[in-house]
Amino acid sequence: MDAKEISRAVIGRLPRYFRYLGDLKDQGIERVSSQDLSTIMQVTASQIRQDFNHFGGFGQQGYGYKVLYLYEEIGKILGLDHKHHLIIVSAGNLGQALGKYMNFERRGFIFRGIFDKNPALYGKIINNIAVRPMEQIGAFIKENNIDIAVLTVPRVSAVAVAEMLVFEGVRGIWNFADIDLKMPDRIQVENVHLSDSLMKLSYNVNNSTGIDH
Amino acid sequence: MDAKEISRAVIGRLPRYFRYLGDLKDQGIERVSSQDLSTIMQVTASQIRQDFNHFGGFGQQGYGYKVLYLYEEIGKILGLDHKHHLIIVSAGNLGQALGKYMNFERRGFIFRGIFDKNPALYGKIINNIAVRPMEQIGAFIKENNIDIAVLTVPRVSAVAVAEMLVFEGVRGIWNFADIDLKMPDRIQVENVHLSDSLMKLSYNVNNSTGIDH
DNA sequence: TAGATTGTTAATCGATTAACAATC
DNA sequence: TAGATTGTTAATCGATTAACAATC
Repeated sequence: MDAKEISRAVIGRLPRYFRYLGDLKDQGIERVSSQDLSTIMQVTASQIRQDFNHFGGFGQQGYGYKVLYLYEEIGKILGLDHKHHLIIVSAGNLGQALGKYMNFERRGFIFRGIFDKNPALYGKIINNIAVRPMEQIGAFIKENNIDIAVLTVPRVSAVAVAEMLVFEGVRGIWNFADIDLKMPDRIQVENVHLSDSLMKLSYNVNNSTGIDH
Repeated sequence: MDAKEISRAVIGRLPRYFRYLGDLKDQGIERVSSQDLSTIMQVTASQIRQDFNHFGGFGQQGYGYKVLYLYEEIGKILGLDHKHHLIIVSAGNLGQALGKYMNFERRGFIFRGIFDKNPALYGKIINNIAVRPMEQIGAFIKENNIDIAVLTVPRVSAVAVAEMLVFEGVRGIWNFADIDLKMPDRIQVENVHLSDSLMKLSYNVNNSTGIDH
């Protein structure tokens, strides 16, 4: 509940903690100190302790943190213990690839449907799910309690499609369209912006000396 | 040259400026003030002026900024006026989708090759480029002056493949594998981490009240 | 010239790091 | 108990915002 005021910076680091703790868990390591984590994750031990303490004490003084417990608690904070029903909107190259590749089930997301307006794609099977016509999307969202939509439509239709999805009841949008969606506050939007990411790489490659330091 | 010490936060905002300026340009708008941009981009005018001034004065007092000029200058800062030769490493779902979908040419990236270790994929055409066997990659990088690799291999092979790519002469890695690559400083790595992004969305959907405010 | 808007300095805010007392 | 390491407060650092003089 009070998790509401946690800063964006802290939230942004949680998935990375979760990933490293998952690795430690898989290696059978039971216990970890902020100092150990600091070394493997290349962040300060201080930051690690501060971050965890936003959510209450997960550790024991003189001992450290229990890996499995910490892993599970961070998973809960991230909401991975809840099931999210998800659809992919537009079955183009990227939509299809995400459907096949993402392994949504692993993290509590249930891939329920994929939609496109191109009739040539209707019925095509993507990861056991047949592509459905766009017209069916409203009814589908309501009948199947869909809360998250993966938006892979082209930039020009992104705003209209996003608004339609929200109107039909979706609560979160994972947006791959290269545009900023302005949605009501109650709707969560997570932008991927692949082009922006590639431009940052371009900047860094162009401005690096090519020399290690 | 002195662009070297520009903070990560500023660089991270440049692609977004570039995108909005491109839109203004396409609308035929010639002139924009930091105040105008502030309104459409939802950031402070002060931040906009500070950001641009890291690179020297692009504006004119009393007038504002010339859209086309500013757009081109930011493009240059991002290195988009240089050509980058790029390969995609592993032609799985995501690799193929990126090859078809990304429109690399638009931003100065030249898609030169795509590689996989699966013989069933050899010769398959992705956006006019045939999939090549992984064994040819070293020679190909040198012969074709490849500087950027898009890494879409599975997590388990990511580190080994990345090291091989760097050994063969690649300078930048656009990394989609769900792992942190530790590369020499001279190598630029831009991580996408799709899972992390989806987990953040999960957090936000779970912690939102569902009420606008 | 007067008005507008930048470039830039100074003030504020927030996030990170350091330090250490609490305690397992 | 002594040693280790957290939880938490205080200090520092950096980034954002405000303010205004410079100037087109």
